[in-house]
Parts: sequence; C-alpha cells; structure tokens
Amino acid sequence: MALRESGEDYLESIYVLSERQSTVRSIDVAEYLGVTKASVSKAMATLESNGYVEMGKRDVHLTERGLEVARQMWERHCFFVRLLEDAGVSAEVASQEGCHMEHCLSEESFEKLRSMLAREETSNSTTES
Amino acid sequence: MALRESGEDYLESIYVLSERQSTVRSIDVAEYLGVTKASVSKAMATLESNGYVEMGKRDVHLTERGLEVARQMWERHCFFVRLLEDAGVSAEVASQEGCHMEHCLSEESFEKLRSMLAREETSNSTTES
DNA sequence: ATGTTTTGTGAAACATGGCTAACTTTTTAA
DNA sequence: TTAAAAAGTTAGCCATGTTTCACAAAACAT
Repeated sequence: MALRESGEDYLESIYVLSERQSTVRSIDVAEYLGVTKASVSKAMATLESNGYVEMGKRDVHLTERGLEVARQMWERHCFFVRLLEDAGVSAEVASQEGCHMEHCLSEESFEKLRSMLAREETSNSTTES
Repeated sequence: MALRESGEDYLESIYVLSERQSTVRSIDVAEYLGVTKASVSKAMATLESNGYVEMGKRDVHLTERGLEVARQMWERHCFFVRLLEDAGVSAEVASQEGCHMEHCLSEESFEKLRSMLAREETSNSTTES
C-alpha cells in the first residue's frame, strides 16, 4: 500500500520529535500535528502493518523504511520553508505551506529543482557580492 | 464552504476548456480530468451551490467568483510547470506535479515566490549572456 | 497501595471525493 | 419520426482520514 500525504506527515513528525526527545509517544505526535490521539492510534496501526514504524509498549519508532521516508520529507520541508522565507514569507506561514509542498514532487523532480535553485543562488550571490 | 483542491481543479479545467471551445459540457471536464461524468455532476452541483459555476441546460460556465479562482490556478499551474521544466523535468511530469503544487500556497506567498524567482532569472540571464 | 491523571484504543459517525450501475434526458442519424 | 447513442443525474458503495465518546491500561503522586 502506497504512503499517502498524511502518512508521510506522521513519519516526518516522529522523526522530528525523536531528534528532540529520547522516546516518542502517540500523544506527542498528536500534539505536534494537531490531531486527536485516536487519529494517531489509527494511523500508527496502518503504518506499522506496512512496516514504516514499530510500536513499543510506550513509544513509537521508525523502521529503516520509515526513517528513509521521514528524512526525505524533512529535507524537503526544510528546503521549501527556506525557499519561501527567502522570498519574504513569514516563518510561520512558510512552515505551514512548506508542509504541503513537500508532498508534491517525485524524488527525481525534487532533486532537479533543488539543483537548479542552488545554481541560481550561487550565481546570484556571486554577482551581488 | 471553502474550496478544496479538487474544486479548484474543476474550476481550472472549465477555464482551460473554455479557451479552446465555445461551450464546456460536463463530459468535457470529465475527459479532461480523467474522472467519470458522475463525479463531475456531483462536483458541479456543489460548485454551483457555492456560486462558482452556473449550469445551463447543456453547458457549465464560471461565475465571476469562479473565474477568479480558475485564472489564479491556471497562472500558478503555468508557473510551476515552467519552473520544473526549467529544472529539467519532462513536460509530462512537470504538468502532473505542477497540478499539485498549485494548490499549496496562499496568494501572498505565491506572489512573493514568483517575484523572487523572476529576479533571480533576470540576474542570471544578465550574468549568463 | 490506591486513587487520579495521562495515555492509548475501539466503535461509531461524518466529510470528501472517488466509483459503478441504473435511469432519464437530449441529441443525432437513418 | 423514431430508434440509438451520448450526456447527465441519482443512488448506493467504497476508501481515506478525521472526529467524539467510552473505556482500558499505564504512570504518577500522596
């Protein structure tokens, strides 16, 4: 079963939270994403049955497979947030909207876009400095 | 009731089709979007009750309100497709993925992003020519 | 140790947005 | 003009992803 946008968001939030704290519980994910704990419970069951997370008695953690997706999403998130902030969008709005943009592109397209914009940035900073 | 992504897609497709042909029917929208005519019928009823379209006996057309959204979506679509193509993404993939990106940003953020990238393009073409 | 609070789960409901199938209405062609 | 084809609608179903509410289990504090 393919991962949907919401599944990617859950994985990403587990990843982000696990960098802040030693263990991640359902309730942490719920608070982070602003959904109910019932929603998390349901989502975790699906993600676990598809091998993206493992649920301990009092924590959830990413499998290799889940970690790969989560890292990728977080990388994209940061990329789009930075892009929007560079454009003059507030941090808060950039974060919200970046959350959606991160799910739109294939890996290949994302890399191409990132490369192009990195080149532009380099050439601009050269001319502007 | 706020417009969702699918609603925006329906409006956009009516807009695009109306530039190609004198009248737009449900079936045209269905073929364009690759959904069934039943789905279009349902969607049109909702869009009409929210004042985005008006349905004649044998055509659908955008209201002022609908046209505004449709134009905006189409503009964004073209922007993102061009951006992706510039990055080296194939026309087909760029069109598919641009379809999703166009729904992610607020008007304000989109304008900021567009302005920034336009500036970069200008400064690059200056340095590169 | 036990009572309270926190966390997690399960069931039922709702909204969205698709689908198919059956039907009606309109258009077209013989 | 009438039969067939095309277009549109309606009803019912499905999947996703939420919610609330009730309950179970775990953690914590006194």
